[in-house]
Amino acid sequence: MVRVRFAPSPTGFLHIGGGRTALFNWLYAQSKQGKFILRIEDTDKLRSKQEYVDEILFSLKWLGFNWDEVYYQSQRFELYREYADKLLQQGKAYIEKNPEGKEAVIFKVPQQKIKVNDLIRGSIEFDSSILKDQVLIKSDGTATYNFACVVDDATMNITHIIRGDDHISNTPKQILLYDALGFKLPEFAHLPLIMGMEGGRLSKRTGATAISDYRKMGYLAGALVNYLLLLSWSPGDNREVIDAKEAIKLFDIKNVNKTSATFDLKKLDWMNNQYLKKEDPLKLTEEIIPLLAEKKYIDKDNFDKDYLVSIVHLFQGRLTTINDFPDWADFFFLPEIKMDPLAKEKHLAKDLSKEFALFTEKLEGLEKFDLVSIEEAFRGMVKDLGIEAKVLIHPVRVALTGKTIGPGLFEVIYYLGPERVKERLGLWIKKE
RNA sequence: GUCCCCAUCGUCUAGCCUGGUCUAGGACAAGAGCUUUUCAAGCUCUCGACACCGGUUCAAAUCCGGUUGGGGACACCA
Repeated sequence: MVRVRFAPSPTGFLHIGGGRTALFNWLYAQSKQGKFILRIEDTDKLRSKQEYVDEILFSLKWLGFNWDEVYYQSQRFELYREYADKLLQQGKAYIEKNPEGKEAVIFKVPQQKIKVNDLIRGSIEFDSSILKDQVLIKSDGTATYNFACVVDDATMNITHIIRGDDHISNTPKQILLYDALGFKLPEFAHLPLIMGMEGGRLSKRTGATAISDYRKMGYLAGALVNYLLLLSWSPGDNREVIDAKEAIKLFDIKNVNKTSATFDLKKLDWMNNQYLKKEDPLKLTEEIIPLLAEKKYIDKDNFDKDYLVSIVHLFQGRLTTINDFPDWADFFFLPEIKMDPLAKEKHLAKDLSKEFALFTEKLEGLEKFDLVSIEEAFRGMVKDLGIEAKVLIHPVRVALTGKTIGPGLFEVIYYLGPERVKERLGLWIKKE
């Protein structure tokens, strides 16, 4: 039975890199019908915070990575102490007193060559002579990272350790501890790191680093996961858009790249748009409702949901993030539209009173106010006027929406409804 | 400084293991154009890479060595 774990330390928000590590662990567990275990590494009492634990759990769920078991290292101190005592008794560790007289347990590093067979990188060799003796239990009584990690991974029966590249140099230290404690060695797989656009690790200077930041920016969890998946893995057949469910079937840890990847927001944007296009309008609407409520564009306890779903559907294919929606679709919610001055200058500088009045008249004369009738009325009118459709389409769009871009004009007219259309066109009709 | 990892278009990658099918394929970005309804949507096209040197071989992006470059790790942090 495959058992993998994701072991974040709650000293900050869940990072993009952490999210990616969680993804590959989760994927591996799913593909092998194994267990995905979550372990909160909160041995650093000073830096660990409950709010970070909460945020990490929330983000993990948001990404869709559900865990089978969860452990907290802070509740396992006695276990680490027990194993440290064992090493002490066997003479594999010794006690050292610090200046204040407090005792720490130190591991005596044996001299030997250490060979790791990494599932992604192949064989890696180390010589333990480069290693200093390792602290196991700090003088405050808590376990160090490498020690707690080994004791936990072994006692939790973790079979595969999938983690970031930055842990490669911890691996020989840990292997020595596995040997000393008589534990069976797990398999190791080290994922390449994600880099920022300017080289070096992804950092706040390069852009947002927390998973929750991307949620707040309006990215869909599925799109983020898909994007992260493409960083160092490929489903083959020139495929790019692939959801987690399907990736489970195709995933093989051996096909994970060795090269570090640069995080490219532009491609994430594109990916998000791909997901937005195919997302169920109702589900999308549920995500958008809070954004509109926040801007007071709707009263979240009293609004026409079916109508909103239609509006969302109108826009979803052109959005980059869901956060774009309130700004792009504001004219459907505001009693008075926000006019883009450049749009006004370009399309409404000329007096179109006659044309707007005529179109208003045509619309009022319609038997049925539906898409087909609206378009027919408009097309018929421009034909009678002997002008090109686009000469009038753009000014009407600007008058109705305040923008030069948006969904098709006839859809806009249809969903705006006859009253609002008449009112907004009326503003541009000069009285004699 | 020491140790370790990595190296295909600007970016993500396919190909590399099992050398010839690669004048290196796809995607994002960028640029150009089309779409007699806009574009941040769609379609078409263009630009653009095997880091370098040497070796092995009839043949190297693919195998080997080195150089250079990038990254990571060297805490009583995790």
